Amino acid sequence: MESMKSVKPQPKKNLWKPEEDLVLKAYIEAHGEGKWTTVSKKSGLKRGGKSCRLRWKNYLRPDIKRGDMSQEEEDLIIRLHKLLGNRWSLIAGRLPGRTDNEVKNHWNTYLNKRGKKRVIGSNKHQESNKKIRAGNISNEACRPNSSSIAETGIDVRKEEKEERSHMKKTNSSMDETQSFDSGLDFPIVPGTSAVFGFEDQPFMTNLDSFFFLEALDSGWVDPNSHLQWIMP
DNA sequence: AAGATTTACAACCGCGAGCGA
DNA sequence: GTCGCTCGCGGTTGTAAATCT
Repeated sequence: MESMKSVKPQPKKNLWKPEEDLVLKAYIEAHGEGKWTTVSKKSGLKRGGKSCRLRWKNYLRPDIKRGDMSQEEEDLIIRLHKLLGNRWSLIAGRLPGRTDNEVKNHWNTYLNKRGKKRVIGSNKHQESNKKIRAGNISNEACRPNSSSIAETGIDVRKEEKEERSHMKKTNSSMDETQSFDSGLDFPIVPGTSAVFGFEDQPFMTNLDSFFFLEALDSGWVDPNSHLQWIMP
């Protein structure tokens, strides 16, 4: 037991180095995507296929759009999350250049907290934090947790910890989705011509997500107007 | 100045689906 | 039918950096 105290634990995360990125990128550009176990073996990288795939998909792909989420993108994420729940790959599929991991992180970092605070439509926190990280400003407004506790009396971080432990116990992500009020300030209801109805729960718990996305693609649903159904 | 706290994000893990042998 | 392999997804955790005390 005492030896555990004296030995500094090795970092569990193995961050990708720029050289590794170059190797992976070069290999995939030469041989194409897929066969990730082969990539990890033949590229010479001491990484598993899974790790290579993740790195390429979330970071190295040329069509990745990095940087701040636009207001439109945030709104779309909020709406799609309300409809689809935590199906990040489906949500990311509607956001060109964004990955499921990025959408998921963004939700957990900004939108989920905002939802809890019932403040929708403000991007100030995100912008301020980016500036702070860039070393541009110093502002207490960029510390949402401190301010949120002061304003609302709710410790969001504490809530999140409790929520995490609850999630582990129940092992049900969709439960969270159903109980979580995203804080939308508009009702997501079908238009008058719609043939669907639903209770106060994620839309897609009762419908196939792909059907919805097909509808989105075909223009039956307008994602920019409170998700009204526009039946042909 | 130093340690504690907070934040965003990259990366890992476990599970399940798909597919060919 | 089932076994093994690969891949993709969602949840979770670790790390770096900024800020606070």
